[in-house]
Amino acid sequence: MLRTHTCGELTLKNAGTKVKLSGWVQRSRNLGGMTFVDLRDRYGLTQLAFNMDTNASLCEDARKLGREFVISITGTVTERESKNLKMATGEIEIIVDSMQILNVSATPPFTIEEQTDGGDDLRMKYRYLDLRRSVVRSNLELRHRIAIETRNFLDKLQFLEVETPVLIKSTPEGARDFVVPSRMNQGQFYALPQSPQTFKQLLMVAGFDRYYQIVKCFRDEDLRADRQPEFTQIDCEMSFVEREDILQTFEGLIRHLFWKVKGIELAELPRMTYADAMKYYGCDKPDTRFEMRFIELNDLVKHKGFKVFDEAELVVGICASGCSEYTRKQLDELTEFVKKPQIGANGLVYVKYNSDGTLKSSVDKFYNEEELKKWAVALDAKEGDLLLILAGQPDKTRKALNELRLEMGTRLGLRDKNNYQCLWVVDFPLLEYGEEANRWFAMHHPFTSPLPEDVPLLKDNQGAVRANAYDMVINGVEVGGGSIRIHDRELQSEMFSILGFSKEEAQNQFGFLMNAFEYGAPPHGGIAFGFDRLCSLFGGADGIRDFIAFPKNNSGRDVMIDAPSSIHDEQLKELGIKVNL
RNA sequence: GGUUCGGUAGUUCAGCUGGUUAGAAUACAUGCCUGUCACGCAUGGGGUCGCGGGUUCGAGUCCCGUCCGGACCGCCA
Repeated sequence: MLRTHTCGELTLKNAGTKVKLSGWVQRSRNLGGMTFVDLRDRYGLTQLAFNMDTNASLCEDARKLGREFVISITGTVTERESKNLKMATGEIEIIVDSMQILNVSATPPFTIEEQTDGGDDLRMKYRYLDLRRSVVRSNLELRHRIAIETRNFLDKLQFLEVETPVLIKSTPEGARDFVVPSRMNQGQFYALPQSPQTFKQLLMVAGFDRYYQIVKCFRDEDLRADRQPEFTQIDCEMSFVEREDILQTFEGLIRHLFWKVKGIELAELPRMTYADAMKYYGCDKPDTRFEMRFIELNDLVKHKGFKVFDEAELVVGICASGCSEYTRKQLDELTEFVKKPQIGANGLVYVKYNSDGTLKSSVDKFYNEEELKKWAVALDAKEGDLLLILAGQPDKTRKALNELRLEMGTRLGLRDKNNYQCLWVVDFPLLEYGEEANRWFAMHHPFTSPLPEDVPLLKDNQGAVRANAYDMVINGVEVGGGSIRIHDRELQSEMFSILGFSKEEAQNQFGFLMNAFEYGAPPHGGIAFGFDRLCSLFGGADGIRDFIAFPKNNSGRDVMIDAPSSIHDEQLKELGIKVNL
């Protein structure tokens, strides 16, 4: 037996007990006459004490231990002479009477502590060492907790976890597929699923009624801090439901998770239409931890000789509370911010509503105080506030003001990681027009049902058709999305035809699904949650990488195993593939 | 595909307008130290300044290219 206890569990209650512990040497402190070693395992740290007076040769051995040596010791749990209340086990130490070195370790390239000195690149290269750090480990423990609670909740509601295939068929819509060559079918390729969408719908046709799966999905697109090429979804589907049933069920899931994992009792989730989200926040996933809503000022600003506003299709502003004291430098910074190419505004108009009641703006040449006051009233500004106004083409301007709003939220400390504001965004457009391809694209995916009352518009006003779709948004992060699906063969083929598929193409790509719909498909709908994002949100982090045991870097590489890599000519030959580089 | 920031000791970084032998902290090694817990003190080793080219009497520093990494835009049904 290599241990009787873990390094996290011994306390004063165990004083006097003979124990055997095993773990890694976190750090040792050699004081001359005595040496202390912090022994670490997954469960915690325990201090080992060695004394020259009582056992000189053992103490000599302890002095030679290096960081990350794996050792096993026996000894007696003893109350410490000087306690460390910062540690869970800080009231005791082990007076060691024997020690065995189970394995030595090279000096690690970075410190294995909560605040490591290692950069991201190095941590990823030695991820197995990085994972020894308690912060990263606790992220994965959190992930485990969320997965367990998800399964508990869904299991109670009769959801069945069913595995769907990973080697499937490439489809032209949506994200790029990762592709796997088939040796047995030369010249042909599998695709890895972007989501189990069609399979879960087929499970509904098969009468499974309630399905879920915590499942890896794959998209061959460029990455971000919160986007990995392989990622995990909580994928769900239900039969004989309307939108309300889905929203209730999965609002229940998210409340269950917040309660069980974070101890937070969530209020009922508000709902916002896509149209309102765009109008008031310029974004389909608004961060509702703070207000700072958009107010359109078109009616108040026109025809005073300010060309920028006169020529703009949209003039829209926000009110930053308590910012009227912003200096020239700070205002210039904000102007620079909105003019960055990623944001793309041409300029920024500000109005300071000073605490003495006067108004000072960057457009005083064109507007007098009385007029500025009207803007302030429209924006619901008080004395001491700052109005920030952008103008231009509506979509671009809203997008830019959204970025500015988030930036101001951050500057004003309104985006507290421990404040969770969740909502449903509903009534997304079903279709969006692709200018280059000159055709309609499904905003969500081609199986999304239109709102029943909008079905007639499919004929001649496609852009106005709203989808029976919904996203769950938490703190400005889209954590999940889904829809009621089309279960009617006629409607489904009408959708394909609007999306520019010929009958043959539709049959070729999705024939299996359309055929299945011939055999009694129940009304159904579902949702998928981005599991990694949910974990990082619960963990209060920005990126998802530290909630994935072995993530990929920005360019899709695993720097630890050095993948992707080239393969041998023989492998290529077997696959019937030639590399053209 | 684009924008932007970075690459200097094992690690995290500093290094000004181009100018003597490239520094700090930490890690590592050695010695001292009996209550430390980021122990302390002393000493020491450790560098092809990512790579290639250019400008210059002289380049870590300026210019061009390239590779690598981070953030973002496009993209992500």
